[in-house]
Amino acid sequence: MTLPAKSAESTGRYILNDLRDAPGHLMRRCQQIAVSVFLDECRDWDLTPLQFAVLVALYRDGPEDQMRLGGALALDRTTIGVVVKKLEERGLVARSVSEKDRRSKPVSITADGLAHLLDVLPAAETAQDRMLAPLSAAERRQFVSLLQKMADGNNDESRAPLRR
Amino acid sequence: MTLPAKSAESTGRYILNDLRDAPGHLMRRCQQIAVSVFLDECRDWDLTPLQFAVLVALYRDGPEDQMRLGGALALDRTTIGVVVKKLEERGLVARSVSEKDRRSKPVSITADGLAHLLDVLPAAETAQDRMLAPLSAAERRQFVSLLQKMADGNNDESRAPLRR
DNA sequence: GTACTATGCGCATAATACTGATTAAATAAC
DNA sequence: GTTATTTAATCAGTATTATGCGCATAGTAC
Repeated sequence: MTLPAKSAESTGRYILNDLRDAPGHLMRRCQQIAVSVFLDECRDWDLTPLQFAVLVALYRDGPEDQMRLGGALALDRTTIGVVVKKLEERGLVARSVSEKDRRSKPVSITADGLAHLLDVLPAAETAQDRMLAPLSAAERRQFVSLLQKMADGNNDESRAPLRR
Repeated sequence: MTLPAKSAESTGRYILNDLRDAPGHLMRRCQQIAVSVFLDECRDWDLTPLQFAVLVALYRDGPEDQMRLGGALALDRTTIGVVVKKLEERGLVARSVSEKDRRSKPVSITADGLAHLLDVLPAAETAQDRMLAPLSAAERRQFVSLLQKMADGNNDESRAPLRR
């Protein structure tokens, strides 16, 4: 048995060992790649990952006001507002004013939005597979499981926690 | 032994099963959390993750032009330019014009920048630990290893690949 | 030497993310 | 019933990451 190489795990120091192996830095690169792959795979439909996520959420759970929509996707109020505005300008979603609460503006997916969503779904699915391509099937399961554990365990650390 | 629950891994469909378990979505949340934890831990020094990364890179590898600096951190030319500009305005780095190649503006860390970096290092290290807190020691090793494998395996998918 | 190509950097714009402030409306406290 | 608090949404400002365009300089081909 050989001695383990000097590493962040053995030294307990991620940054001075090599910044490029620090979790925060690796997470940024992986997120960069995930967005890049998604945009490339879905370029024919001109949808960003978040615009796509909003359409999926509305399709699955029906009309919701912006706060609930943002909570379901872990987006803060400003971001969900901008994303919905963009989708509204393209006619993929519609906003109305609630009768019960006139502060609230429930968002719903339009017929155009639904058609667009069903059209882009296969490409979005392909994008998920493409970003995991370097990992084996077993590693993909581990990776997704660890991502979930980190995201859920740190949910309250985020300024925009998930609220189901 | 019980049957596995219906999941993205068993169906091969991440999005229709539950968008919130899709790799791309989880990656965005984890990145959100990583940035949030870093900013919180290092708030007394007013440094973003990338500003910090640039200081570390200059400290470790000495003065470099912007293109090489960006390549070492997987940042595109515009991003590295903006980050360096911010640091320059605060006097933490300095830019000069190269004698050999007058297109190039080598960046170096200043005395102030070095002092700032050494001061913030412990907090930045703590941030790395905090974002991994939900994971056990073994899981952290797995997680970092899988992040590295994904980032390296997809390096060419990124518009700003790592160039060492 | 001129022309072509590559490189380093900058500007403009856009999407995503967070903060703080504001407006307006609903709800709770008294 | 008036006041206080909370909530939904917007706006202004800043930061990260990306694209596209353009300029100036450097290197190469002929």
